[in-house]
Amino acid sequence: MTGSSGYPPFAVTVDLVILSVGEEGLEALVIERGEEPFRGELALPGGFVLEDETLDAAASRELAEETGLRERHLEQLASYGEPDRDPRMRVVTVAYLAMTPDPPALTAGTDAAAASWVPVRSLARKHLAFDHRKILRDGVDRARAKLEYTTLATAFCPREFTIAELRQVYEAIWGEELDPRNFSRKVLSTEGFVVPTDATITRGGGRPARLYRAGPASELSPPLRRPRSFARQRP
Amino acid sequence: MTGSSGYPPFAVTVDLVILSVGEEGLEALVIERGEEPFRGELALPGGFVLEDETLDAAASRELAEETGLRERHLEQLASYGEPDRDPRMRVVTVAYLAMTPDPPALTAGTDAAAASWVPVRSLARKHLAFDHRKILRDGVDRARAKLEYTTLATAFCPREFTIAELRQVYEAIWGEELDPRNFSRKVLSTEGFVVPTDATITRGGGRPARLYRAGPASELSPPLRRPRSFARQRP
DNA sequence: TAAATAGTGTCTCTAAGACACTATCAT
DNA sequence: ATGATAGTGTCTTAGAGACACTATTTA
Repeated sequence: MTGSSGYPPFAVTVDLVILSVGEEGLEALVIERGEEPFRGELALPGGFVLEDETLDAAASRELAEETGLRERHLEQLASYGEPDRDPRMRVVTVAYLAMTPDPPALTAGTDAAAASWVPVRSLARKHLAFDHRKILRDGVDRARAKLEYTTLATAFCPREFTIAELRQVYEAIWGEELDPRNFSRKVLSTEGFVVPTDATITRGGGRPARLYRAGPASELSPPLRRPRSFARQRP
Repeated sequence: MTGSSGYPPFAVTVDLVILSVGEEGLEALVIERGEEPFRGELALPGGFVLEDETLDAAASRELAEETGLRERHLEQLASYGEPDRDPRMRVVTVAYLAMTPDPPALTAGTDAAAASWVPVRSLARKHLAFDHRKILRDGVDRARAKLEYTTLATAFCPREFTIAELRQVYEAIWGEELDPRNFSRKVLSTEGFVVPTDATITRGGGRPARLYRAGPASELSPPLRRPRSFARQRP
């Protein structure tokens, strides 16, 4: 125990890594900060946890406030608490990871003067406020890993989607091309991954594709393994 | 922003799920609390994060303080911040997961009047202070999952170990028997999982077993899959 | 010797990867 | 018709599971 009140006081915030798959591949929602510190720089959306609020509730509230998104998937990512990560005071932030179908229109909130979707590829080279670059990278890594052994990819798809669209989610996040035929076979043979509807849709010429919805399964067993791009030794 | 100082003050603690594999299978280190609240109840070891301390450093310090353990593996697990999880004040705890070879002797610290290793099986039915039951369960779930796709199991083994000992780690944590011969083949054929030494050891009759050390690999690819105990339909 | 544990070889089966082939649309 | 996209079938191969068999110790 230290100090008069028995413990050092902290501020606790939540920060959100919100991902979507758009024209430019995997994109993240970032805001341009309207206040010091880091005014004018890009940052992840987030804010203080309120007095009587659960961490999950704070994340959910920030997600709604800053984007007005209908919530598809929101999970805790990790916590970050370097003593100097915020120049104003000692702050521990609990990062959350959210996914949403094709980048929706944004209802910018008070803090988020300029929220926008930015391709993750281009963010990788840019500077972000605080330690948000690392948080973003951790979020993307988590998403990449979870595609392998969960049905998470459906969270990036609208309510009804084709197998090709689901595959494009994998391809955008993994940055690898997948064989459409083998992918289709794998998805359809994994019970509960997707459930077929009666509808089909034509996206622009070619045989119409059947539409599916997300199924009840949450884990993929056996997993859908990401292609390991090794230079295989050929003796 | 709320309040005069602009944000609600929190206490931040770290709590540790410290696992080991002993006589009774998977065991966790718990302390009997010497103070209110929950005096006399079992709890996970932990404590406040200090003014100028990283979260990782706080976890590392608590691990050393409460157990004197040499650190084999320590990773952040998740954060817990229900408003009422501590009756004294608003506390967010960042839980960490640690593994150590066979339950070592304990150097009880100030707070840890009675630290002891308790089989996880028996803890599953007991009450723990705060929300530590959930934290423990999350830690065990994480460990179970990570055995599949990482070399984490070696963190439960002493510096030199036999394949049979490594297998017993898997069996204790998964609660499933594995075929010794297939397990051996899998481990030895996964490059970098273990590296052989020249030494062998006889554990009590039978052919001597070769001793290995943990190898440089950290991920298992392809994974060592946990047997799914499904009641397979036999038509 | 028997019993115990370590370790190898081999067969089978599942599932992934490669890719030919068929199906159904727009033009 | 042609080209594009959707979807099926088939061959090959990697790797998991089952388990016979060999190796080396203690009792």
